[in-house]
Amino acid sequence: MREREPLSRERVLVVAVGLADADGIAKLTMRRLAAELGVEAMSLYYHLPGKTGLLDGLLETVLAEVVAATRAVPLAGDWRVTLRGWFLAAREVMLRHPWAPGLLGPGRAIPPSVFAYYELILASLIEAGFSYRIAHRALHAFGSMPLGFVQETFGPAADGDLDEQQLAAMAETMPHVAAMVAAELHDAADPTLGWCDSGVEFAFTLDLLFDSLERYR
Amino acid sequence: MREREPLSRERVLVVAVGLADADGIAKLTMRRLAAELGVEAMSLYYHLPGKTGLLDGLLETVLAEVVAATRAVPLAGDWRVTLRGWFLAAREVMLRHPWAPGLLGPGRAIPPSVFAYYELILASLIEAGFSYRIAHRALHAFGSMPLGFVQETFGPAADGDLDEQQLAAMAETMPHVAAMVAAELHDAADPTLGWCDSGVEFAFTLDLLFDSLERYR
DNA sequence: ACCTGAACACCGTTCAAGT
DNA sequence: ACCTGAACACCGTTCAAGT
Repeated sequence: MREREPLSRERVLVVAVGLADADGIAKLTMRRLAAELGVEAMSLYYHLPGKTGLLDGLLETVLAEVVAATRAVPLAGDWRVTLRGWFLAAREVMLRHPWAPGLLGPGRAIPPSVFAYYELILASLIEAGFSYRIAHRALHAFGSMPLGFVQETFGPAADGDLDEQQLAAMAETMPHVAAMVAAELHDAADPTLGWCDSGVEFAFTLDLLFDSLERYR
Repeated sequence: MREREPLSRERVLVVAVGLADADGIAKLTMRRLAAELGVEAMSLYYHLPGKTGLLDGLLETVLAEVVAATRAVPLAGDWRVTLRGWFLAAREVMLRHPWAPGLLGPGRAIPPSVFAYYELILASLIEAGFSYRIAHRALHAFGSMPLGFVQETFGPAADGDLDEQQLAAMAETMPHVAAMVAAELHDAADPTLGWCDSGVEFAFTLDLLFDSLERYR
């Protein structure tokens, strides 16, 4: 990729996000990123404070995308409908950048804009009649769901390819797991793929939390 | 550290867990691990299939610790009490290995023993009277909480050091956040530290999920 | 102000070789 | 069977130097 416009922090970050989306975050090195920009690796250090600064910038870029997507969602009368809409919009962004949740965590700086975003969520809780105490606990309970980040324990590969034979073997040592898989496979329209629709589960989990919180209002 | 007993996969993993606990997972390299074992880096390859295999083994070791801790928790009459006890026990293990949640995720193999552990959880849900459908959704909703893994959006540093001046500045652009912090600081016994007790929040979130699920039983 | 070349200290990993 | 030495391809980063 030959590029002719001059470098800038923003342009570096946009290209870096694209590279991470395409090949994964592990393949994103200073040298490869520089090559993609038609430049030497050391040039990046003029615009970014090293690899850590690059990763901070990537998180910042994705979270800005989350905030923008959230602002595009209209307010609803019910606080639950509003928040569900916001969080699902965030999840749509996350699906385009599956490497982003891994960046969240200790050692990574949270961009200041995110606090304004949490102000928005908090405001809608307070306006809905919650105390600061419960609103605070709600934020903890939501965890990273407002940012669209989910921690799935098992990847899609875990349940993707199960045939009759494996199911039978499972039935002996893990009867309940086997029965659950069998029951869900029977119900699903497509028996081999996607019986764990994580979007549906994401919304369902939100509603579980919302419904319990509603009683604290 | 001079070590004299012969190498083995298990001994390598035990020392690796200790190294990760002490210095973080980023500092855990094949060369440093080998040095800690009093051996050359290449020797590790006889016992483990490379760095990826090492990380798989680390996750395996931690999850085995979770399963062991869970089995030590006695069953209760109420399904909610049982599961809460199990998940909190898992969280205790996680606190000793804060790098472990970062290992969970795409690309990492889930050790087979974990499926037997989920069988346990699923069994207690079914016995409590849930359908397979709802039990399945419950497992999704719990996410990685059964393994004690939490995705905290903001690290402890984010709210650790806020003085009066910063609070006042926050009040203008983020009135609700500032009011919440002020209210919670007033209530807390120690005003500067630990006003976000993540153990309490972990249990609270579990109860929110449990209480909503109870209505589907 | 912006970019580069050469060099340094570190990775994970291979492969043939030692005992 | 178990461990090693040398070598390779790759990192992030420094520093003085170019324009």
